[in-house]
Amino acid sequence: MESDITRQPLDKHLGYWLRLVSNRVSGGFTRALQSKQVSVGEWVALNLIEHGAGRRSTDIAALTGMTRGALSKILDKLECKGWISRQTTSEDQRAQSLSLTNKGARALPQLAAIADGNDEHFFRCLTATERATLEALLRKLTAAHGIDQHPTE
Amino acid sequence: MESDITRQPLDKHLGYWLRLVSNRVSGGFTRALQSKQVSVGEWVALNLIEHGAGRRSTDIAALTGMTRGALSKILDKLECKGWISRQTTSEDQRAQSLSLTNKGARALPQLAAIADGNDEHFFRCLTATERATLEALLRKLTAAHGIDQHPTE
DNA sequence: TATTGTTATACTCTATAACTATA
DNA sequence: TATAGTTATAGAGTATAACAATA
Repeated sequence: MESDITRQPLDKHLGYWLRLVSNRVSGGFTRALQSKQVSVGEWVALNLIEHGAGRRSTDIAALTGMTRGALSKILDKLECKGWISRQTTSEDQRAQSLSLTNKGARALPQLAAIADGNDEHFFRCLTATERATLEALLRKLTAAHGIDQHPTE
Repeated sequence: MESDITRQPLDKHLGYWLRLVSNRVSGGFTRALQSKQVSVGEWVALNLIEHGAGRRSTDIAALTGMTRGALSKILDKLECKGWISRQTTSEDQRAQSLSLTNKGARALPQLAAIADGNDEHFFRCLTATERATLEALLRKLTAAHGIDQHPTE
C-alpha cells in the first residue's frame, strides 16, 4: 500500500506539496460546481458582484487578473442564468453597473454551501489549531508577495 | 494601498487561501519553465523517468493521473528535444521502456535549478520552522486523503 | 486620444474514443 | 478478448488584438 510518491525528488519543493494539496481541494470544488453547471470563474465573479454592488466589468477583471475579454464571457453565462444584470450607468454611458438579480441572490447561498462542504470535508482531518496555523502561514505568504487577485483557476 | 481582498467572503475557506498561494508559486514556476520551452507536464514526466528507469508510458500516466493519450503527446515533446528514448521491450512488444538520454540527463539539473530558485524565492519569507510546519501540515493532508498522483497542472 | 465592453481568432491543455499491433 | 501506445476530434479556458461606442 506504500506509495512511492515520496521517493521522488519532485517532493523536495514546498511548492510541489502546495500544488499537490491545492489541486485536490480545488479539483473537488470545481467538480462540485460543475455538477451545477457553474465554473469557478463564475463563482468568484458572482461573489465579487454580490459584495461590491455597482462594480464595473473592468473592476472585476482587475480583481481577478482575468482579461476583460475573458470576463465578458463569464458575465454572459451569469446573465444567461438570470443571476446578474448589466445596466449602463448614467455617469458614463460606456460603463456597466453589475448587480445580482433576486434569482442570483437565491442561487449564491446554495453555491456557498458547496464551498463550505468541500472545505469541511477536506480540512476535517486537521485540528482547529492546525487549521489556524495553516491559514496564518498562507496569509503570511500572501502578504509577503503582495498577492491581491482572486484566483479563478 | 489597502487591498479589499480580505473583505470578501471568498476568503472564509482554507481552500481559497491554498489556491491563492499555490497558483502564485506554480504560476512562477510555469513561466520560468516556459522560458525554456518546457511545460510542467514535461518536467514531471522527465523526473519520473529519471528515477524509475525502464518505466512504461502507462506507468507514468498512472502516477500523474493523466490519460495515456495526453501523456503520449508529452513524451513526443520530450523525444523531440532529444531528452528521452522509447524502446520496445523484448518481453512485450507492445510496451516501451522509457529512459533518459545523455542529453536529457544534462538538461534535468538545469530545470531542477529553476525549481529550486522558484521555491527559494517564494518561501524565503518563512523561517525554517515555519517551512517545516507548512510541509508537515501539507503532508498530513496528503496522507489523510490518500493523494498519490503527481500534479502536472 | 483614451477607455469600456464585446468579439474574432488562435492557442494550450486535456479527455474521449477509435485505431494498430501485439498478447 | 484484453492491453500498450497512438491519433483524431472536440471541448474548456484563456489571451491577443481589433472593434464600436463613448469620454
